[in-house]
Amino acid sequence: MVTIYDIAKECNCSSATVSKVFNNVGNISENKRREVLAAAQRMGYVPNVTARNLVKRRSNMVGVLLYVDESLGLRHELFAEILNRFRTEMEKSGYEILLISEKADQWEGKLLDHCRALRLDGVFCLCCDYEAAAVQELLTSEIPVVGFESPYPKKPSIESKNFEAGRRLTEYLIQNGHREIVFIAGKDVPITRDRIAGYRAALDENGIPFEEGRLLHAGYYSNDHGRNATQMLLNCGKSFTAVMYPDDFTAIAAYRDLAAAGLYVGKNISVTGFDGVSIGSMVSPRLTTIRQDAACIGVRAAELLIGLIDGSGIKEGMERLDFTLVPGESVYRLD
Amino acid sequence: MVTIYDIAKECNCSSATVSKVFNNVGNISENKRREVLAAAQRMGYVPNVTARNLVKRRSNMVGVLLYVDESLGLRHELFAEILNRFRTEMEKSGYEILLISEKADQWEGKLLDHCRALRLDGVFCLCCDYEAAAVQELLTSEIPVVGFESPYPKKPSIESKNFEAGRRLTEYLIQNGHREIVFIAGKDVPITRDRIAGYRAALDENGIPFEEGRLLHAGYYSNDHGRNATQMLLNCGKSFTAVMYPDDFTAIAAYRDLAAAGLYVGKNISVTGFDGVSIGSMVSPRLTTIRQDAACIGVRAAELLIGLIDGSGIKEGMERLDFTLVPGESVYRLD
DNA sequence: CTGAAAGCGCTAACAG
DNA sequence: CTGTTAGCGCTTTCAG
Repeated sequence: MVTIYDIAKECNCSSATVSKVFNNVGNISENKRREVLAAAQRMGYVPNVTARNLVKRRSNMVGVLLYVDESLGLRHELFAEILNRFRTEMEKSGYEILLISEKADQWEGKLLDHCRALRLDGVFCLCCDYEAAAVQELLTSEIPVVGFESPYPKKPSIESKNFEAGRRLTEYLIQNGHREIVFIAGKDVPITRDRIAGYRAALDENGIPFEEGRLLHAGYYSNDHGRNATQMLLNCGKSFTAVMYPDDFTAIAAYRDLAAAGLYVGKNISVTGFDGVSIGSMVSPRLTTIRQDAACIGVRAAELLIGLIDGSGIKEGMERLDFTLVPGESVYRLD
Repeated sequence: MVTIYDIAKECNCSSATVSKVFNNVGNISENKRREVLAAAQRMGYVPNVTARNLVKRRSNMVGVLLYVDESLGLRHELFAEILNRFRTEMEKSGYEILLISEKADQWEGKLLDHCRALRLDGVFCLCCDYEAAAVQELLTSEIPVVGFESPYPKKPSIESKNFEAGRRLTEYLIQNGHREIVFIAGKDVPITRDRIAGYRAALDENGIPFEEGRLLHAGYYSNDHGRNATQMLLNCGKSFTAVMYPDDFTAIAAYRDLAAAGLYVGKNISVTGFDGVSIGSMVSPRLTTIRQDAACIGVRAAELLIGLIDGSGIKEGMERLDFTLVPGESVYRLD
């Protein structure tokens, strides 16, 4: 591998001069500049970022924390898309993206040290278990971190306006004549509570009494394709004409199970999802859902992280992003 | 940041001794060993991998080349899953995973230099345009590379047994009484040609004449949700009772469009997909498809790459992996 | 405008 | 068993 010393020798100058040329610093005569650049080109010089990073004491690399899971993490289009936008945004600022697995048990408090050892400039907690000790250690460390749907308020984080989303979706159902609305909520995390609060607010605002029995609890993106969720629904002992599922996949999977019980989505049962994954508009009936703005989330996460790294941005606080209600055919008008 | 020198001072020994302790090399007395470890612990020492990498002349990092695309890349469950398995496998051997975007136009021949500058130990071309000059440059370079569905024979690569898959799927339709089978093939790349060859072989073997008009060409995972593919189908001027779509998403999206034309999947039209994404078994009718073994692909890619890096593995050649025919309800029996 | 020199933090012979 | 020494390749004062 050719180094700046090789080039220096070739150009009868010092390595310092060569270095300056590549970094556009100091005053280098246009002649020397050209000469060095030409030599570098000719000799096939490739800078060694490792060496540069060592002296600069930074890696120009940010980590993205992601579950290793059968049904979650990258496999979910929402996260994949957020990551997509995040990385293109980070790349614009010259950062590399390193994948970090959250293998909760294996880290044993080593997650933070791992990030430190790599001298990561920052970390984006995209999809992780915020309850895990290793993750909390990271969140409370000196490392710049931004989170998605993070419950930790001392670092910048992003999420959709889940309260409003829950309310908007419920309202939409009510506007379509539904009053017996079951909400199958996801895992009990802050965003879920927000959505539930929104659901209740909408009921309240429309004079519909909240029934404990119509609020069910399931997981998100359950491995059983939401079968349990639907099972719970059918056994809930309450009448209902509409069901809000915790996420699109669970909702779509429910089409089948509901039909098996004589409930035909969009005909005699209304169903909604959450997230707005692309498959929702491909299936029949098209799924009515809340589309989270993945692009915006990814970009904003990048902006926040960069701001945090260079100290120019906000230091903490939650930022709630807008969403879109996507009307589909899975909600029928009940008159 | 505390360095090995700080620890050395604390323990009245040299940095070399400390280094040896952390690397488990040389002969260090158990006493010194414990002392160093204790001091490191107490002082909060975290090794600097950058420095280590500089002297070791390697990064312990491999890149994963991925499109930045609306509908492809990470957003596709198959690739996401392959990446998932790949990274867990690579992590077992201590490698970090770096995401590399294939922004074809932007690299302008800089992809290879980018990898070199980062001193990547290897690259996995998971989802990229093998026609792109930048990618070809990488494939023909000195950098260890393994590809997925790569056409380049001089580096190890993996793909499913596409010829057999195409044949098997066609056979399955024939076994179900279909003889007028349209194959909407994906983008014209080697694996597509293999599938087509398999399709033709199955027809041949069953005495069914191949009709040019029943072989259509579309893209994979088209952005229009496969609308064009189905449009082509309806306009192909040939009779048909079964359609093989290029991938699951396109197939699932077709359910709607076919129904709009009076063709009800699993009733009076048979449809198949390709890949075996999870949504295929959630929709109704369940999609009959070829499931690619994503787990195996990811793991094998990791093994091949590691073997290539440390010189212990094969240097080139294609490896074709087994697949599974997943019978669904989207194929009806034609008697 | 250019260069000498001192590191960044760690590893790897080679002596002792 | 431990330490000395010489780098890895690059950046960055500080003189000149």
